[in-house]
Amino acid sequence: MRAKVIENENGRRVAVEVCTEPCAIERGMRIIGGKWTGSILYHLKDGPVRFNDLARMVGGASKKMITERLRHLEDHGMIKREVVATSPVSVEYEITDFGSTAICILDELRQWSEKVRFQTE
Amino acid sequence: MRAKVIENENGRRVAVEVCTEPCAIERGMRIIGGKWTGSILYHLKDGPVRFNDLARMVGGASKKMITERLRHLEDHGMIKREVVATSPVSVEYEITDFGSTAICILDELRQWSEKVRFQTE
DNA sequence: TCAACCAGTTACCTTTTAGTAACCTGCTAT
DNA sequence: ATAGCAGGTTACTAAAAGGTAACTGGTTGA
Repeated sequence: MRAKVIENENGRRVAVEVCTEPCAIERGMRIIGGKWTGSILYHLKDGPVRFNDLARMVGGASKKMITERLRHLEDHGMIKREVVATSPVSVEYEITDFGSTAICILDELRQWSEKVRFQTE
Repeated sequence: MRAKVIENENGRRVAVEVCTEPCAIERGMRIIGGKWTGSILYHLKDGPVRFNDLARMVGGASKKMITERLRHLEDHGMIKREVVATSPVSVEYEITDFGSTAICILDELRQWSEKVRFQTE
């Protein structure tokens, strides 16, 4: 991520220390940047939440989206799914230690967004 | 963003202080979370960069993508475009003060991604 | 018995995204 | 003259995303 462009001995402009295909920021965005992904993860920060409750909390996202994003977050080890033996059975999603390491990023993003909205509306 | 689910007087589960459609995190992601967007913005943090140089620096993104994302960032007031009277003319993209307020988020994301890669590879 | 809740799944369809490759005008150095 | 650079644009295509609505199968309370 310290990419820069210099001229070589032939006077041609070439990039050095270029971003290797998806760079760090791009890779990070592909983990927590998908539609609803960050929002869902953020809603788990204070403790386990059940599937339908999550769907109720994240306005605008369909159950299908919620399911997809939860699987994605699970695949990346950021949350864990646990079936609770209530009846009818309920399913709780809980953030993992690793997942928690992303919360500070999301929290900064949230603060920034709220400030932006305040400035522009 | 303090959404929670409670039971009402009829024993029904309802969400209170629900996320209004795209919540803060979702809105933020739609500004800086698009493919290549964060990466491009981040590459402007140390000073103005010319179009083709940017294309050289951000590996994997086509010129079309670069153009689109630059327009998007410009529309959101995060960068400004300036034509420099060299010959042939060059075009420089420079981060604005507002754009700079997002850099810390991207920098945290970058650090996080690099740590993740270190842990998992 | 009926409706509602649980946690999803499925089918279907439309829209969006993203990539390639060619092309453009104007300029300059060989 | 012709090849290269600058900063893009255009057309075409393939793939992915994302939304709706219906449906599942088991459970439970009225």
